[in-house]
Amino acid sequence: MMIGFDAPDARLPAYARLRDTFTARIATGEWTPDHPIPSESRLAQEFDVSVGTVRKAVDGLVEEGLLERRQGSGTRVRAPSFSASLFRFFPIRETDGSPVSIPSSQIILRSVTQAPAPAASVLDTEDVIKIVRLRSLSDQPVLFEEIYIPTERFAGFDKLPESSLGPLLYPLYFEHFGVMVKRASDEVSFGKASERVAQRLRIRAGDPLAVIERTAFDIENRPIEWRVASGSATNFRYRSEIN
Amino acid sequence: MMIGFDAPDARLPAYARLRDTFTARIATGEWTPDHPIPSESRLAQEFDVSVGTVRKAVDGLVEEGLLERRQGSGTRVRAPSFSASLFRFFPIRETDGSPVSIPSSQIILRSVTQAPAPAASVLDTEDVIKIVRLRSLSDQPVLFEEIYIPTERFAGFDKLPESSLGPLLYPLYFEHFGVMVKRASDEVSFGKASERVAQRLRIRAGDPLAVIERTAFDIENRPIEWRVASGSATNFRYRSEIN
DNA sequence: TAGTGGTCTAGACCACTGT
DNA sequence: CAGTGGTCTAGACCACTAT
Repeated sequence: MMIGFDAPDARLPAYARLRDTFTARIATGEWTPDHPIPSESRLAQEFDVSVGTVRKAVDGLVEEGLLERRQGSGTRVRAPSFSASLFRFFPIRETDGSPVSIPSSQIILRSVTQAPAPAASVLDTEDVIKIVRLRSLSDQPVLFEEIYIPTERFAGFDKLPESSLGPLLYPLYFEHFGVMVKRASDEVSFGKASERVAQRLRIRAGDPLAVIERTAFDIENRPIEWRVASGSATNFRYRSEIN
Repeated sequence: MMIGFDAPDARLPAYARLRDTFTARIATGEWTPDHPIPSESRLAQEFDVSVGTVRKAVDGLVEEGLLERRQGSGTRVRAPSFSASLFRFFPIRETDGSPVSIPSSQIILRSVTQAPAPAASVLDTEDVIKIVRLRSLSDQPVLFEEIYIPTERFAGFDKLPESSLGPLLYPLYFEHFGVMVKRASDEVSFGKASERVAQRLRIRAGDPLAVIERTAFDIENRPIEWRVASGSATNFRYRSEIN
């Protein structure tokens, strides 16, 4: 009997240690969405456990959305579906309920700076890169965002060439820094537009503002981003599923 | 080999048919939170399958939150934790982020009526009971709610004695009508207070208003409630977890 | 057709709760 | 202590996919 595979995490059950080992392989890029991972029977051999135990470990990761099975074909790392992630992570709809198209994105600023209090407290560091961004729908600005990511995990983000910056940030995090957003926590509130924000959004200072504060977490549940997004409260819709 | 237990739902795998059978036992009240359900080995005997298959069925229901296991003690129907459900289903916080205490609840009206368009479309019937409710925190009104439930499933709700109406509706649904809320979908938007709503909330007509529209679903994913809740947008916080 | 995941079995031993 | 769920095994056969 094998005792600890890679990470001898205490005396957890075999399937749990396996699951952690697999997670590490995904996180380090040893397993990628390009190829199926080894078959369950192969993994059972490699780790000297029964197929059932491998299955239970894989089950957990499928549950978490990190892997996906295809009967007959194999099990793969799930490619983050970033086209869908806009809705997952910014479920704003038109007033009539129809999904909104992906807003275009204009990056106004990227700089290494000191985190404001809420970001520092959430990210547990003051050493951050700040991104300021304006998102628009058919040339109409809809969302003004200030985003903070820890320099430690995203060193050099401020120096990425403009050309590599698409309309979505989470794919960038993944492609350039191997950081995959797994979940996020949003907090919606209402306020009034400051002069500075109002100008960007082309509304008037004092106009009602919808504010979404978000903390995003990676696969290992570490906070990796804090952002505050503001948009005109008029026509604002925020959708949320509760289970 | 047994072919179909209770509900011969096509030719589903055994564990899936078992899971449905178990769900039915919960829904009909045959299994209650009072006593543990039969042990896995007993169920395996009863349905003439292996323990592993029973386990897989139970796993699914535990996953869904309908059952809970206790090692050594047994598996039980999960008593809906209604104290927690306020946060699950109305995750409003104080501005400082601390959880809010359960608001008191004053029912203003209960009556059989015709559903307004959005409720009728969601509930798929115009035959509803309307509940109007004011929720307050230390005598300060915070939320004005109009709630619609189908008469078909909640016949007699309007005639329940006042004394049996607690501060939370979902426990009532469960206790008196056997309807368990399993998930809900919220939509947050922004508006202005009408004269009528403003009076109830003790704010001024035209003041900024946060509006939450919710559709709640039962175990079988049928819509069972549509409500619209309004509160002053000032100090409003809505929290949402995205996975 | 060979190889994959999907289902299922009939056991085993362990960890825990209750009496 | 007997009984429960928790873990794990070493198979079997089926359904599906790719070649």
